[in-house]
Amino acid sequence: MVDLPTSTAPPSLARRALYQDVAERLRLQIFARQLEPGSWIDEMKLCAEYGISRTPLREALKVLAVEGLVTMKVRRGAYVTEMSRDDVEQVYHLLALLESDAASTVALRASTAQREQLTQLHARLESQVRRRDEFFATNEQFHMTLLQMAGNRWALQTALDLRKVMKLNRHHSLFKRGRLAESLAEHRAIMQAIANGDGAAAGALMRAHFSSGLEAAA
Amino acid sequence: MVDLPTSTAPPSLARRALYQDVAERLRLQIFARQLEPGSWIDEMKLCAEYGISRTPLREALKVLAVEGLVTMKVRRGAYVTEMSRDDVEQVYHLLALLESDAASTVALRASTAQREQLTQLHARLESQVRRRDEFFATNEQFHMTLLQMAGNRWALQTALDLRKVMKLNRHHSLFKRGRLAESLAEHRAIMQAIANGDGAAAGALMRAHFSSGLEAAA
DNA sequence: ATGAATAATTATGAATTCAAACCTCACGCA
DNA sequence: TGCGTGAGGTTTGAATTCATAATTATTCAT
Repeated sequence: MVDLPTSTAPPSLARRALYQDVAERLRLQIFARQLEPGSWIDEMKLCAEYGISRTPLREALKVLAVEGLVTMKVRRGAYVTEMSRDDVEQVYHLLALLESDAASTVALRASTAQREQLTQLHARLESQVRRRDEFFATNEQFHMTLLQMAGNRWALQTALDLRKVMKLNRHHSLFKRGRLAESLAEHRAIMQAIANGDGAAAGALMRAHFSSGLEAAA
Repeated sequence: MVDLPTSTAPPSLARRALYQDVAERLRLQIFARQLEPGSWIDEMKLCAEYGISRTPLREALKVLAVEGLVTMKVRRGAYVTEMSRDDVEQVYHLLALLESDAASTVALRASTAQREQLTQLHARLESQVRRRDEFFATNEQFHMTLLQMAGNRWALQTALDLRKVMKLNRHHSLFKRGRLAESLAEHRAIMQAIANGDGAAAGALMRAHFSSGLEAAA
């Protein structure tokens, strides 16, 4: 499934550093729960699995530690971070703050092309009510596109990092029965506010969207 | 209760990892402009200067890269990040968002002990109008204490990181003539709103505080 | 003399080696 | 039996070594 860098690896094509590839691979394993929250990370085992030495792996672990996905203990190693109920609430709150602000900005300042792009994304979301995984992906894309359109690259990066740690949380709200349709309805309202150019409403609706998301994740 | 086994004196106190010390040292050198924004970082020179090998230095650089203080180019090395005017505005905006939210929360929910602590910090600030460096430090402490009291550790960490990159910016608003007294007046108003338990006012005043700070930094 | 091509040097990326802390577990003693 | 102790193996932290891309210096042709 994942192509191993043994046979067909033109070295010059690798414009990303190895430690970044390793970091991404670790993230995927963490999100897939192949590395479980709370469990210690076995460096040598992963090195063997990835076919690399410890140096790039350890560099990648330090990157993930800054992102909050793993926690490092001196002379003990790294373990996958566990999100407490409090953590989930706090991250939700932060994301709500960032994204409601972004929604306001977009409602007030987006170009017609951008509004069109959002409309298309939303339409795709509407069509995916019955496919949870696709809905999940498009939903994330919608939220990130909104942030991107708001034009604050630091806010975007922060939100990306926060969404990463959110994926540590097993009980995602969209898994709850009926939550998907509910979420869609909230999105519809947000889209309406954006279409109306109503920044305050868009922000408020986005905050509400996160509130009910958090409630569903309880 | 736990004065136990190893009879010899405990050689290892809660030691931090070397790469973290190196990261902190690098940050200080960057803030002090001994490492200038835009300039490439000479690994071997720093290794000699710090008396360490390249391994922990490179790990530290990767940490700083995630924080945004340095930028890494594959096969080229790392250079100190340069903040554009846009970056400064965006980071200010984000900090305003985080801290105004924190101010609201504190105004609504702080304990008497916490309010007392803030009052004391503010009093110290008032007494330091004539000492820019001390004012600077206490000001930062005030803002971070507020964030801490709001009780969202993810928001706190985010704000800490953002304040780090803000220090890359040479033109700090508090350096402007008269800005210091102005800032103090704004703080006074914020303190009043917190004392009144007026969350909305505290938030609005904190936003205004950042707005005028950004304007002064123009 | 200028500029392209190539050789030499230097710096980075990654693997390997070395040192030391930590954990396990068997042993000894009250 | 229970707990403190210490030896040995394991794992982490950091230095060193090795490979290669990038840069600088040099040569040669026009």
